[in-house]
Amino acid sequence: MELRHLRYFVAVAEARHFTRAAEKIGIGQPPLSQQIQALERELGTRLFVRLPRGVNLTAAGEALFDDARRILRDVERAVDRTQRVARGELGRLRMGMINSAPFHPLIPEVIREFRRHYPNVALTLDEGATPNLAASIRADVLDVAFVRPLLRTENGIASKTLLDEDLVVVLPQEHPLTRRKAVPLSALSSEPFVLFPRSVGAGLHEEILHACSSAGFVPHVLQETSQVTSIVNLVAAGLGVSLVPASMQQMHTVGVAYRPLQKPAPIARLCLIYREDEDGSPQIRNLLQLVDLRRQQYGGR
Amino acid sequence: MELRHLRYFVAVAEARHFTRAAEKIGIGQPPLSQQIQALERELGTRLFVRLPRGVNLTAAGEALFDDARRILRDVERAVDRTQRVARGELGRLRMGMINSAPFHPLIPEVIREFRRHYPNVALTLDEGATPNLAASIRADVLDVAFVRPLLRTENGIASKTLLDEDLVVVLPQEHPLTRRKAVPLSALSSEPFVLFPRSVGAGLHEEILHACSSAGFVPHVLQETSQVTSIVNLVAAGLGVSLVPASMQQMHTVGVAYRPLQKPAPIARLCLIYREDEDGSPQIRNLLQLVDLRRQQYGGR
DNA sequence: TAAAAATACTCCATAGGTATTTTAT
DNA sequence: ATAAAATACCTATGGAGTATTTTTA
Repeated sequence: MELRHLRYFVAVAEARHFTRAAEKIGIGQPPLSQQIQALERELGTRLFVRLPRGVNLTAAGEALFDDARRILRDVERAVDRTQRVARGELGRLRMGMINSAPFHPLIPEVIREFRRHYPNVALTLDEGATPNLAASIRADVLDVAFVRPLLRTENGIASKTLLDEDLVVVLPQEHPLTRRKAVPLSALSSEPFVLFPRSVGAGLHEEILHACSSAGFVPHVLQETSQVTSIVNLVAAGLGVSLVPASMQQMHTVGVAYRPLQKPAPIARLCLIYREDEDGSPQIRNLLQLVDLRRQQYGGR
Repeated sequence: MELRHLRYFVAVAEARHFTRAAEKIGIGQPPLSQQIQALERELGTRLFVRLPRGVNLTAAGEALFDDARRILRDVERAVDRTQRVARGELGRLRMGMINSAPFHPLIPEVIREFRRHYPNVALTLDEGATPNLAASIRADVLDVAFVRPLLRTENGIASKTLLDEDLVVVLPQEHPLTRRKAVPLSALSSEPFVLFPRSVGAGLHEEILHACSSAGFVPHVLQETSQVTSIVNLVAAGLGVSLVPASMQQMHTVGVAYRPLQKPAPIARLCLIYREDEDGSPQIRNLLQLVDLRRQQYGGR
């Protein structure tokens, strides 16, 4: 049996007339008769009582009528749903981000826009460190994540660079360097540092170590913590200094001062990662499109 | 779109492999690829991500997968339901009968048999006078009815004679005629009669009047009532005598005696009526078949 | 390099068209 | 007698087969 049979059957059942049903469908009466006969043969029962003026439904036809209409409606609904999902209007997007991401105005703005454009997409948000987020994506627990650059190009994960921002120095409020407009990196050579643990292994950590090494010193790490917000809080408590992305200045913590580094400052790069084989995922495509529209205003590259 | 597309799609989605799916379906891999491509073209979206070893579902494909399987299952269910209805295993049978019908053992027996053979047919029972039952059938309120013969062949109603039974005399217990083995009809010529009102107009009434007239008298109707059970009760109350089908002797009412008439006795005929255009109704066919099997033992004709 | 899907083509089954007959009132 | 469905026959679309090429990990 094919949907054609059900479509023709419903047309005849509605018109109670082969000729008129055939006109409505847009075929001739003989092929319609043949298709109905084929359906009746397959079902092993008459569906219509042929009368001299039109037809009536048999009990079997009456039974099939309801089911056939429901099935045809379901097919239409399935097509529509599939197309909605394809356009990204329906579905889900499991998003992850690093601790510092929401401080850059691009991120909350993009999320707001996405919710506005695709209200029927179930959006979930999770925070984590870059390597954990990458693992979650590989394990199909997350669909996308805003992260710092991955150390090595991970297999099966696509990465798109969103923007670069300067790192700034975070100092305790009463630190003498706060008097400077811009701090040379070398001025921090003997300061105690609050940094990520090496184990977290994010690209940002590498960038900081590399910048210090270029400035001629190895930072003396006194305290480790894996969340940027904690770094700022530990600096506020006077446990050392650190380097954080400029957008962290949005975090107005008592006892902390931010100062730009002298140019050229090391940069923090923000990326969007997702499973490579989901390149065609409409949600990810739509998200990337919104990001592209917005990030120009924030000096993205 | 045709069911073929959904069947093929589900096969590929389950096998995650075109070649293996094609084998399972029993066609070659190239036509399967073509059909899936046609489906993707119609939906305007890819359903599978082609990988070097097999395929994966896209989000759209995932969405369609569930719907497609449900639709195919629904089609199977619809076919099955239709065939069950055609075989008379499913559906309903709205049955009517005259007041006296359940006293003939054939009727309850047939109903029991029908329920046993077709437990999934919703059977409803209604009592009424023959002309009312005929009207209900014409109005499609009832499907079949056990009735006395219709006076004129009503248009659009088919009638099948089930059986003839003798009429017997119903007398008050203390009536002198109860001493007779068999009562000649003429002995009732001066007795007050309890009969159906003329307005009910059933064939049985005509039969009684005709028999009396052959015996040389017009019955003196003292009391009228349209239900046979009421006739018996009125006779028990001493309001007169009457003629009822022999099977009414099943009704053992205190104060009443039944006596056969001398041969040849007038007969009461029982018929089954149904809408002519529902000749093919499986329920009616099945019911007629059961009746035919049973009625031989009761001298049916 | 190898497995698998896509493409190119060929064939034929059958959906659909045209003309006519049969059917039932 | 008439409306309508069935039948007969023809046409051509497209589903499926065979052979081959392309793709990508």
